[in-house]
Amino acid sequence: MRLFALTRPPKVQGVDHPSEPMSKRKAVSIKDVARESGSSLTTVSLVLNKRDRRISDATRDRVLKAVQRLGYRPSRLAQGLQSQRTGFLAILVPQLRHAFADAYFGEIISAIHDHARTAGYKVLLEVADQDFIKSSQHVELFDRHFVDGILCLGVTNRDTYLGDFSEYSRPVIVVNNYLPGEKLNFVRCDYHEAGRLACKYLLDLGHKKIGLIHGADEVQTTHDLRAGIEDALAKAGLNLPVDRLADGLYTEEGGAEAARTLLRRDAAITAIIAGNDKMAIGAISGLKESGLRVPTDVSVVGCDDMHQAAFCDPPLTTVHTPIYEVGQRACQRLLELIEAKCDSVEETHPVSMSIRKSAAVPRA
Amino acid sequence: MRLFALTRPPKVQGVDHPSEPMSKRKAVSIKDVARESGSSLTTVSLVLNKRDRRISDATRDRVLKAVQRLGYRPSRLAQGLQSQRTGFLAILVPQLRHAFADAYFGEIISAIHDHARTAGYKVLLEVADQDFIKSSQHVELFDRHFVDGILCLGVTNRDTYLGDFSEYSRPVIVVNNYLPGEKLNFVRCDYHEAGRLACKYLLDLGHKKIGLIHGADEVQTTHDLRAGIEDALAKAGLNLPVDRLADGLYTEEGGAEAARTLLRRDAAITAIIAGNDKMAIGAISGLKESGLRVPTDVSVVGCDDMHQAAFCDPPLTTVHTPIYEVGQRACQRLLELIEAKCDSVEETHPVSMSIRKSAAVPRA
DNA sequence: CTGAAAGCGCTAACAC
DNA sequence: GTGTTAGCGCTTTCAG
Repeated sequence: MRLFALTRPPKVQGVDHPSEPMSKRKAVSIKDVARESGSSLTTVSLVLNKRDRRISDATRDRVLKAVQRLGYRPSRLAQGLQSQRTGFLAILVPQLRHAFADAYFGEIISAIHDHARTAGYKVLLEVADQDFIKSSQHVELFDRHFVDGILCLGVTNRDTYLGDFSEYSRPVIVVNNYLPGEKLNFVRCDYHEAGRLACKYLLDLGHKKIGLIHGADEVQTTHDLRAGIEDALAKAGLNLPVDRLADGLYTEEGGAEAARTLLRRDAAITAIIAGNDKMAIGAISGLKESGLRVPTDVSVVGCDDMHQAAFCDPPLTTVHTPIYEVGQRACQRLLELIEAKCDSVEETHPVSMSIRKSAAVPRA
Repeated sequence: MRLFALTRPPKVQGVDHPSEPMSKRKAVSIKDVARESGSSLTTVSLVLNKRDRRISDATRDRVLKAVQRLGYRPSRLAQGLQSQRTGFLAILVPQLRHAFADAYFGEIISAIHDHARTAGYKVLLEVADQDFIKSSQHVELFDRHFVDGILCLGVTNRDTYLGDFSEYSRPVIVVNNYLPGEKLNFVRCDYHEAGRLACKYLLDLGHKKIGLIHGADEVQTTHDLRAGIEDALAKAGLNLPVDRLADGLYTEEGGAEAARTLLRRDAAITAIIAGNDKMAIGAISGLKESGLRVPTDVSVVGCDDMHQAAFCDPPLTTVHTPIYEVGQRACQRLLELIEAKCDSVEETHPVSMSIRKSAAVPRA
């Protein structure tokens, strides 16, 4: 099967170097363009950077023609050396099983990549694991002129390495999280509001005993979500006792286990909020396995509104957190920091309910 | 909540620039080290690159101390300009919904990243969509000295842009696929053998009517897998009629739909092979929804052996394709190509059966 | 309107 | 053993 010829028509090959491989494109520099167009380096550079309209149309034309003919493209390396800018951004993701195969991180990475590209930046991937930090590779990113700015994903309040960046004049931004009390740039969703909305939705349906499957304690959003839930409960004269809390480990399996734990502790629970959709979906399957119906016996509300949420059974009622937008925006604001268009970023985006079928009025 | 102070203890601040931000680390160059250590640029460079043992121990010591004291790290930009190497690799992934959130690509990307890091290379992410190719950004990767080599994921025989690379002397490698008839470097799994193994396993169990849920036609592995299945069938005096083929679109939903289609066309089918685990898992859920039991009524065999395969219900019997190893190996071989340690790569890795619970003897 | 020349930070011949 | 110097490819004063 050969649908097309990938290789180009062979070029005429010089006979003087018969042992050479097929003529490969050799790097063409600004010098070649200058020679070819019969002008100087300066002129070529000036034309290309549209720096100056002092160049005569005739000259510009000659230069551009030469550029075209030679297929010249300026070396980013050389430009970077000059400008002290690389045009690269780094995305730091935490170490976890297949960090790059996670839907949550994947969506943010896509968002960042998409925005970076439209702005002419390239994106570098780094896993911020122990090794990486210990060998100071995170600060090397700046010191060795690898990147102009860094986006940190999946940040926890254990990530002390973030402090190292404060010595640098290049910007760093935390994506969809923040560290209270620290002056770090961030763009995030409002997880406090997410908790409040989810809880209020369930309260309005008539639920009184609500459990929470939460994420890791060292992640600030875990606390925000819980605080939002407690606020909503308090307003209704209720509270969230510790035996209605279970850690779902951010995974489906963990969510399933946590749901069973919650109902084992207190069979009167009629609704569960999960810190993310993965755990919510896990919870649903865990409840089903225990012979409980969702939402007839127990309502489940997630948080994320990931793609899968609409396709599970029952379709998941969840809090929509605009993470794609947050990712894009984080990238955009980082570029503003890089280009000195602003000097700090603290942005919190609103969330909303995505109402589907997994939550309903409580059983009688 | 403030578990630790991220910001460093404030430095003593000069009073002469009261409006300046806190003293930031300013770039330290090789010159500074030379001055600080009272030696020349060359000496510093020589010491750092361990190029020469001609340097006296005393001098080396002085230089290294200065490096330490100043926290000097060589600029990769300048080094690159000199060496014409950037130390970057690009990963080209196809455009698909959240390319970075796909478990298959995610695993390969992780593998590449992990190997690249141990070898001192950094990894750049690019989505090879229409825009990207049309604006020639793929060739810019080389022309503008962005990267030393490129790894292509999710390649199809429609990807004519691969031909553009043949003009360049920098290496490109196709990961877990290949284009027959083209001389492109590749590292891949043996999908022909995968098909053969899966089919033989089912034949040995006693199945005679076997359906195939396949992936996209423009992907070579689709053809290989099918050919492997047909080989195994032929050896048993059987064949694969077209009505036992259905496209599963590489998704769960597609797999579910395809499974139902196959059984609607021919209710006598007792086993289904799917081109990947996603479709296999979809097929299982599609069959279940149709009231069929897996494997009692219909056996299902996948291909990939992704993490999830062990955790679905029933646990998926599948062909284990060592994609993490393939990713690592592809990166490793690409580096060899870059470093001119070899000049072409064509590697096919063996696969094996991962036997779990989704396939059994056919119903009576 | 255009060109010569300095310099970005580094490496490597080549001299001393 | 160590320093001087040229040059990687580009941008940008500064002359003309």
